[in-house]
Amino acid sequence: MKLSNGVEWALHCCVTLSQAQGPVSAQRLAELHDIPPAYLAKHLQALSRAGVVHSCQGQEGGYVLTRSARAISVLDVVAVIDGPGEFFRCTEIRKRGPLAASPEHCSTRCSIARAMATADLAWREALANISIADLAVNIDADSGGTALADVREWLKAH
Amino acid sequence: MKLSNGVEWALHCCVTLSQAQGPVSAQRLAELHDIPPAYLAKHLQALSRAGVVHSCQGQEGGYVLTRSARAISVLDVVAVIDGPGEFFRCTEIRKRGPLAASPEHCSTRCSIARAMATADLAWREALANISIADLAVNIDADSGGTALADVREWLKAH
DNA sequence: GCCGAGGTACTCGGATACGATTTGTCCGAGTTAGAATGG
DNA sequence: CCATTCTAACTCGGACAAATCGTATCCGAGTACCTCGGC
Repeated sequence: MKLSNGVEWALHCCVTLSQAQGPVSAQRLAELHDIPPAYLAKHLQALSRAGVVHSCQGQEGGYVLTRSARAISVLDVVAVIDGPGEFFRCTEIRKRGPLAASPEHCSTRCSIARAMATADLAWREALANISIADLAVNIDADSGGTALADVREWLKAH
Repeated sequence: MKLSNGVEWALHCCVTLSQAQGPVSAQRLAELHDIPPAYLAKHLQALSRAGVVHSCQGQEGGYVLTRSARAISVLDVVAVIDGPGEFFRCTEIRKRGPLAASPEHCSTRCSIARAMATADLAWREALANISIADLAVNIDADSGGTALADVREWLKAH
């Protein structure tokens, strides 16, 4: 099991958008990160459908965050790109085979599914506690406080 | 992103093996759960390579847990079937593009990778805290205290 | 009756096809900015 | 000089292939049990 590669791209793009003043096109975002423009566009469309970003058409169009970077969690982005479903899909094999559980005992989810769901929840909570704004702050700190300013400058220059 | 279907099978099989006295063949395990025998064998082989179960060849051969069910965590099994790697694979796109980060600022992992790693750890800790023995107890409780005894009886009868 | 050799049936193990999901790409519909034109 | 119209370029959006990974299957290598023969 592995996360889609687009998750990384989408998170970086959201951080970039949080530093932009106006719309930024998929073309620019792809150029800035040196990634396939068409495929990135596909993921941005998904973010648009989910209401994380808003798309502006036209000559000076592009994408804009629909709300503050502090109000967008990493989980929001991951859930859009990777799908909202849980990792584990219970196929209810306890109901199959010669020792199939009787339906009356299947009112609750099987204990294996419960265990996996618990872990799933822990993962989601960890991601929900981190916002795009947090990521931006950390990226800036790692770079010595120049990264975000460089991005803002680059966006204006282009 | 989704977990391999074999994870569910492997966990059920480990619970079953925890109730067995001697070796149980892949054929029997597949029959008991009504799943493809050959494909299940593939996963059991992986568990054998990882040292979770021990394989016994010969006419009365099969698989046996290498240690107590209480000493085998759900994470052990999941890591074998699904691979030990983390969900998120950082491709270091911060080093690409016109605003590539200078190598001196890349001594630490990128903040996005750190955020994802934190969530990954939370997930793994949750799974590490649950043992195969715990699953067995819960399954038995769900069934009203008959499931494990039925499994033991079925294993002896065949 | 006991021991040993041989055969047999069962097991695991890796190498081999198939299908689905993810990845990657393309072109068309729609919209906005700017230029050209007329008043 | 200003309003209007038109063109044109740029944008997003969904529809269309290729590659990779998960799924499923098969047959060969090896081993323990059972049978059979000899002592």
